[in-house]
Amino acid sequence: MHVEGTENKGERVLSPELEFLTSPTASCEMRQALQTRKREYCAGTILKVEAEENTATYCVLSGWLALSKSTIDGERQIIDVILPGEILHPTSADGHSSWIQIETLSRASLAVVPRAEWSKLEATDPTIRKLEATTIAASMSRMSERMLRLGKGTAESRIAYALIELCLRLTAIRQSKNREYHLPMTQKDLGDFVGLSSVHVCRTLRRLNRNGVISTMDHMDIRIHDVETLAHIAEVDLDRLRSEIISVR
Amino acid sequence: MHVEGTENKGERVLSPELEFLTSPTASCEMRQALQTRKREYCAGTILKVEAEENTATYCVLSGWLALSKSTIDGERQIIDVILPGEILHPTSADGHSSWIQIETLSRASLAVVPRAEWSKLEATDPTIRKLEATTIAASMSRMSERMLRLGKGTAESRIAYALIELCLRLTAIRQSKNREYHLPMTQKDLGDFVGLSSVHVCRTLRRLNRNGVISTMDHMDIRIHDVETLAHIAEVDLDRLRSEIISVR
DNA sequence: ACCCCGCATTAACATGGGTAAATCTTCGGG
DNA sequence: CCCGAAGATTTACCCATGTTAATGCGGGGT
Repeated sequence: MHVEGTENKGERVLSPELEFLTSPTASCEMRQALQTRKREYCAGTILKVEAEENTATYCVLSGWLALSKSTIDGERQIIDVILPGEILHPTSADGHSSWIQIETLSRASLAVVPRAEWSKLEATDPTIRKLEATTIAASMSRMSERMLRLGKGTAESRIAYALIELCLRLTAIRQSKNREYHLPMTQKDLGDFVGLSSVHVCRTLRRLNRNGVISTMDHMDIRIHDVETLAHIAEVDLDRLRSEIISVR
Repeated sequence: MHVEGTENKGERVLSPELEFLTSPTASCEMRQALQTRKREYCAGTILKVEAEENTATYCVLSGWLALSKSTIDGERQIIDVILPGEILHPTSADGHSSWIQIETLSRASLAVVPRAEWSKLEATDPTIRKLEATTIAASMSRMSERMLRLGKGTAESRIAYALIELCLRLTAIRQSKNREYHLPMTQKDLGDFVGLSSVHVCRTLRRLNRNGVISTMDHMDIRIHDVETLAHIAEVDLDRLRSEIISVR
């Protein structure tokens, strides 16, 4: 993977990291903590395996993460994709292990904050709690939309939905303009995300291409030409989806 | 729907409501609030439609809830099932609408607590926050396990997983003994939960029956005879699943 | 310039699960 | 006791998607 999610065609105005750090929700302590705990990872790094010991909180400063689960025979399902500015608590109900595998889809910089420190931050800055709650709500909302299509949708609607969801989220953090963005995933990854084989992802993308709804250029540069149609295929109401999925800052 | 989830074959020792109220996590204020806000609903009531205005928090005192999303053409996907003792925040990222439809699967008694009051409770009783966090972690964990099977599993493994998940959760709140419980759902409901048609649910259940893994008696009374095999079909490690999915109290 | 290698693309074929429709069972009501 | 409704079961048939495998293609290393 040769591309960096944050270098999306050079049309970004503000570094997402900067944006996150300077957002009104971030207190002074917060900024400092994020700075101190900041780490860089290259694309394809597995940060945490399912059920591995974990109590830390992850803040994505730049780059994309994939959360996944796998079956015994090695089939992977991507449960969610995490974008810059989002917060991740991978600790499961038992309080000390991770409920998902975490991996980087692109080069990424994260702040990994140990539990004790995170609690302290929460205590000093009440807005962090709100940010967390919103992040969780957004994530659940996204997951359920995907589950709906996983259970009841056609291949086309699953892919259309995924493309739209990512477009909305990227636009909100200014990493996409004009409904155009780079997807730091292979077709196999996209298939693992929407529950299709890579072959069928290819078929479906090509069909959308031929119909002029989207176009894909070298290794997953997406451009949505006809949002209306795409939204119709995905069976979504754009405005409603946006309000359910995007954290208000 | 003529059955009441909480009247599971008369083998319950403690009413779940009582259990919840008397759990060590519940403060005096909490108990009082739950008592005041308590409401009864009969089976099949739709409490909240998708995208409907909502800011309240729901505490399930007894009975089962289903959270669902639907496509435009009326196909329903059950996103999660909520059991007694669990807490539900249906408010989406925009802060004022619900991200799912909420309906009762059995007769149920709930405490519906308005946002302001809930915040106050959170402030007085720090353990509530912990309980909430655990509930959320458990719910995400469950959802991802289901997504994995929705995306990559066979019909058998989806159903086996659902049966095991519910068995573990019910056992934890003492609403099941000896791996035997009543499922207050039709086969159609179960299909909407695991992403299968009711016909195929039937086929699959009958196969599990014939193989002696489980037996189903009148209208969805489940009994798991051979957990090992069922767990194998579901591709789960029982102990790990339990620790990820069950809130520690 | 050449070779690899990982990924996308395409085609041919196989199948799990959906759909439709008929039949059976249970249960509540008159 | 009979009837009607709702759900479970079964059968026959069909199709969306998976699988396998061959082919193309672009980029990086030597």
